[in-house]
Amino acid sequence: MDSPAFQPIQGMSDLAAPEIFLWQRLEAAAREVMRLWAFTEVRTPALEYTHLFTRSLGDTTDVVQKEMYTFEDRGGRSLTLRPEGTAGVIRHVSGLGAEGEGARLYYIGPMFRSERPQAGRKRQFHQLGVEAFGAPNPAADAEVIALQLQLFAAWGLQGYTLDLNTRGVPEDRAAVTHGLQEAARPHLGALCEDCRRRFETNSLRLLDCKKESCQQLVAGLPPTTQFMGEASRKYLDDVLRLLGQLGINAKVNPRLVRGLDYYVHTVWEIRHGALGAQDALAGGGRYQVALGDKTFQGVGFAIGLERAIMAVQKDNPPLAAAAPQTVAWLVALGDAAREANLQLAKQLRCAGLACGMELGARSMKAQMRAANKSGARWVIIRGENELTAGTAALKNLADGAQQDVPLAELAARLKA
RNA sequence: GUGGAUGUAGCUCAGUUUGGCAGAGCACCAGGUUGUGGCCCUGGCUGUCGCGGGUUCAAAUCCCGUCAUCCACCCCA
Repeated sequence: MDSPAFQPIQGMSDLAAPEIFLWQRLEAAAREVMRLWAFTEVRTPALEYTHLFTRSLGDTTDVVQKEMYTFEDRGGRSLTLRPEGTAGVIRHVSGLGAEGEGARLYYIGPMFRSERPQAGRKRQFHQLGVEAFGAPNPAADAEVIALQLQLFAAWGLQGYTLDLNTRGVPEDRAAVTHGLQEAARPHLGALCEDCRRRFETNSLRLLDCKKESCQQLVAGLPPTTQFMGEASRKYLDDVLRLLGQLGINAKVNPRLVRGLDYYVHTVWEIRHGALGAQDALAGGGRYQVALGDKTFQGVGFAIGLERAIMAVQKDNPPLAAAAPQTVAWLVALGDAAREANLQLAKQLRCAGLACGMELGARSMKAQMRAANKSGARWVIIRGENELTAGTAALKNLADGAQQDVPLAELAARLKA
């Protein structure tokens, strides 16, 4: 293989044909859904000042502590390749002033996390995300969740599950932590090593330990909503009620935990069976982020596109297999015909017909083979005879039928 | 960051146990047909055996290191 210097960086890879066709199709379908739901695209820089992420994500989170690509620029300022999209969008909205209130934005682009790669996990990966700004309002949460499910419908996804939970309001947090710790304390000895550490550092994390022994203990703990105020419980109930009116049957998973500090109220996660151990296809939630002297509130989600691609390949194979095709392939015999075909191909392309042709002087057999491989429906053959007559031999590759067609009629015949 | 598996032609992989000429299928190219694809037949091209070092008369094969990929942990999308 190549020497190391010419390999991509670990966990980063090229996206090319044929998978790129599926990427393009998913993105095109998503943009159309976004238009219908009245969200507009924003493209923020991949590189931001480090403190944007430490401040918004919370500097005790794993993402900030262990996974960021951080380095200094020539002026000694600390920069970070964005590990997620929300912080940059909030920074963007913060610059809009009053115009940014109620902004409805989406983004598609690469994110960077320095984790050990595995199935469904790259160091450069891609997310499609949505952010709807505004004060907490269950209708906004329900609308954004409905939008997300609409995207999955547009992609033909079926094999996913939606889990919903609430983080409550920031004022609930101390009570939740305290309540969980008191409830778990009698079982400390039976918990796994990781969970005994989590008990101190991040007790919410006890809830989603993968070990079965821990899960059984956790199942006996009271739901976190029990430690929250009445307003937080009502907010969750309202979101569920509105989702029901939209025909969405969400189930509350009291053990669902989201990793980032900025979440308040509704959080949710979508998992898919085709994804291996990293089965989270998407995550979302309502957030509250203080930037400067202003607090930004909104609700949004992010979909992992590499994982969405895997899921579509499983749930919707026809969409995953489809490739763009040329309409016609031009075959030339002799230099004069080849030059004439270059002009003809330009005319047909300007008329909206996708054409391919061989630019070198290859045998007719080789050109026909290339035509066949291209998947074109038609072959346009021209040699001395056709040049003199002002015609082209038009052959249908499916049934082999062939006839001479005047050049003036060619485009119309190809469109038929 | 931790653990396991794997790296041989463009692709999928044999060959490694027991050191002895670098292999197959697919793909690609050409011919079989002086202007006709697919199917078929014939022929042909393709290699830093991931990289670096060591052992040996001799290394794809054994040893050490390193890089990468895959899978899992952790964590997340």
